[in-house]
Amino acid sequence: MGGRFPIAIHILTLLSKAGDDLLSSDYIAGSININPALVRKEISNLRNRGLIISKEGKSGGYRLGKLPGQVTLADVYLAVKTQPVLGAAKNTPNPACPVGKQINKNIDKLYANLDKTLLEKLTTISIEDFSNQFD
Amino acid sequence: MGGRFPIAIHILTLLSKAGDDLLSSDYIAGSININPALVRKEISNLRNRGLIISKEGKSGGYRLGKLPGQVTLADVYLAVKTQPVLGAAKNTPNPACPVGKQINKNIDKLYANLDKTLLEKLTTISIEDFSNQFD
DNA sequence: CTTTACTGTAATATTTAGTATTACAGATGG
DNA sequence: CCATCTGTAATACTAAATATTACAGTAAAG
Repeated sequence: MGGRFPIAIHILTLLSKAGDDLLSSDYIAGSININPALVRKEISNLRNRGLIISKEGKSGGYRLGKLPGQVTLADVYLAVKTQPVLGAAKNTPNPACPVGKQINKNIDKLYANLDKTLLEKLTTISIEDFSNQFD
Repeated sequence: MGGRFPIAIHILTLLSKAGDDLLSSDYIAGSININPALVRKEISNLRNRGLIISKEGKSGGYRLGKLPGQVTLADVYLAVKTQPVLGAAKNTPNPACPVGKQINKNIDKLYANLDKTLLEKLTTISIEDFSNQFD
């Protein structure tokens, strides 16, 4: 899954604490300690989901697109997810084998099931909840 | 997470269906369509967990180490897990920032929480359950 | 007791995905 | 019109996953 989920959480936590103030990608990158362009790229993705609002030009920057209590970790998960949580095999199972022939379908079913469980949990936690853990 | 979880499930499903018969790494690799050495490597790991028993020498091979109903997907998950399901960031957050300073601890707490949720679910599904889905 | 068919494991190469960097056009406020 | 910011693409770099090869060790079978 890479590190995009924790990065996204970090970004949103900073914005949550900043309230209506706009934060720059440079500032955010300084807290996370990664490249500003990467911050902007991830924010571009989160913005497409309505989680962040951006303002261009001088004195531009970023703020949350919703109230911190209205942004759930499920939103974040869905925004950054590219692969199934338990991993995608890159093999092509043997279709001549009864197990090989059906395993992908059954793995998919399992993964949908697990995703549902995970999302139910993630929906109960907001960015506000998460950022309240900080001093 | 890579593809180790689905590969492990595939292996265990084949063994579950084979009952007391021993399957060779070549046969298993043929169903999954990956290299036999990789199969042996993953099985080596699963064997350390008691999920598989192996027999060396001519007419050697593999069979389940427990009844199919006694091997849960939680066992498999714990056997193959190397990274947190929602990903580990590889940055070092800025300790001079209040958020950066505490985020790793809070992410860890969150992950422990999510892992618990996931494991509870995975514990309810056995390899027998999974392999019964096949014709 | 030698041949054959397996496992166990390490060393190495290859591929792929993730991350980092650079660059620059576009927007906006001063 | 200059300074400071975002948006985005192109490219390079790094690290992790996977594949391949090789071979020693083990056990069955003749």
